[in-house]
Amino acid sequence: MPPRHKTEQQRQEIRNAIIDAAREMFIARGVEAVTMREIAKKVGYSPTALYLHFEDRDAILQAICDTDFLALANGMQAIMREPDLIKRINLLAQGYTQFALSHPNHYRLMFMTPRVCDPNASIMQKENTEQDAYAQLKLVVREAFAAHCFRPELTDAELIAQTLWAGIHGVCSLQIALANDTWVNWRNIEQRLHLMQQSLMRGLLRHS
Amino acid sequence: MPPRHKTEQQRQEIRNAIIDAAREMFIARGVEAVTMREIAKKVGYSPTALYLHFEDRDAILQAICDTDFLALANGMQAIMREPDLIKRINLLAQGYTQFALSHPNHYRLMFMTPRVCDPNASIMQKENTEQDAYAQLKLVVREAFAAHCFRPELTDAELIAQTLWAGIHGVCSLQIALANDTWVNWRNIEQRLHLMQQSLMRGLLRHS
DNA sequence: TCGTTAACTTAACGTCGTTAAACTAAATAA
DNA sequence: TTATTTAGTTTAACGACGTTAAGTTAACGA
Repeated sequence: MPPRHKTEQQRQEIRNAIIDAAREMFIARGVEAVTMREIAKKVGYSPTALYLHFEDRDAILQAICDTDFLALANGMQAIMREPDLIKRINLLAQGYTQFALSHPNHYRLMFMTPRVCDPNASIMQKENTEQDAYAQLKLVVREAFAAHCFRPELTDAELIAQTLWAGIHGVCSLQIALANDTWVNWRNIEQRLHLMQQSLMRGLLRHS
Repeated sequence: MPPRHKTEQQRQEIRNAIIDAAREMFIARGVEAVTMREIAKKVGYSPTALYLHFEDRDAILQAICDTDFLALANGMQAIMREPDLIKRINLLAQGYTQFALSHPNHYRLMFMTPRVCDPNASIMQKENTEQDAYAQLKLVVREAFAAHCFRPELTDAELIAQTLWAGIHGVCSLQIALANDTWVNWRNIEQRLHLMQQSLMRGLLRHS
């Protein structure tokens, strides 16, 4: 195997190949299945070669996470064109749930696992609406707040956004973590999501 | 070291010693810190001796879980004496949150991690109100349902219970997973919990 | 042409969960 | 009492893991 000096682009391609290989294993078999040795085998390198492109295993997982935050935000962006504010919030909730349930392993890594959270490690841009689904939610909620949609005693739009997020996240994360649990006689996820949306909105909105 | 035949009670004591040692490490340093070798060192046995009392590492974690489900249910039981139904629901939510935030590692293992879920592996008794916090929530909600506290179009008490749980769980689990995340400008956990309770109840209850 | 350096591999360390085999002392059977 | 079974435990080992150190090879700059 002849080593060649690589251009920055070629290095980026290798990085992407590593991420893609890791993601594939990750989607199919979860975090623990993502091992340096198996990634290496998949991309045709020795395990140690991965360390030339990523600091350690966590950095690879972080990279997977990053691209999936983008994917989530991307999915939300189409919804943001909906003109009706309330409808838009509801659509966001449904889109978010759809992402969560169709990418449970990603969702776990993104929102159900305590972060190492070295903010500098991430390429993501906070408050950039195109890259941040939470920023999009905040945006709608602030608009609705400005339009006096919410009950008058509610004075903090960001608190409202966080509560909406927590409600939907609660439904999604319980589904991911405990859906197969015989302990609870779970109702349909659709019913649970719907009642959560309906109740929260009724509790938060000004008009019934 | 002289091996002696042990009574069933002595065996149980060893089991408990193992669980206690494991729990101690678990509370301080999380799941990954619970290694067979370190547990063994703590209880004064060789690592392999643990397999005489537990099938594998997961069984030890499961045992930790079980006793903590009991602890949670136990904490709820005092609250169940509150006569006012609505107040009781709110107190349950607060008690639950208090447990979650003061035992984050336990909470993660119990409610934020997909289960292996061999129902026979657990000693817990489903529907036994004294051992099952969810059964307690169901009980109050059913009572409130029978007393026509909820909006008339809501016809499924268990669905209501699951929605309430999901809402509170959403607040707790986001706090545990992402509180240190600089990404979100988090409001106080008290504010978030309060708005969640208030909104959900307003959205679910018949009168205002 | 000759070092330097980038790219990569092999070998190894120390960790982990877990299994197989050996050992030891008590309980039981003769 | 003595021989044998058996419960309790340990030592040794396997195969995996993430990661580091040291080596190898080929292209590049001088």
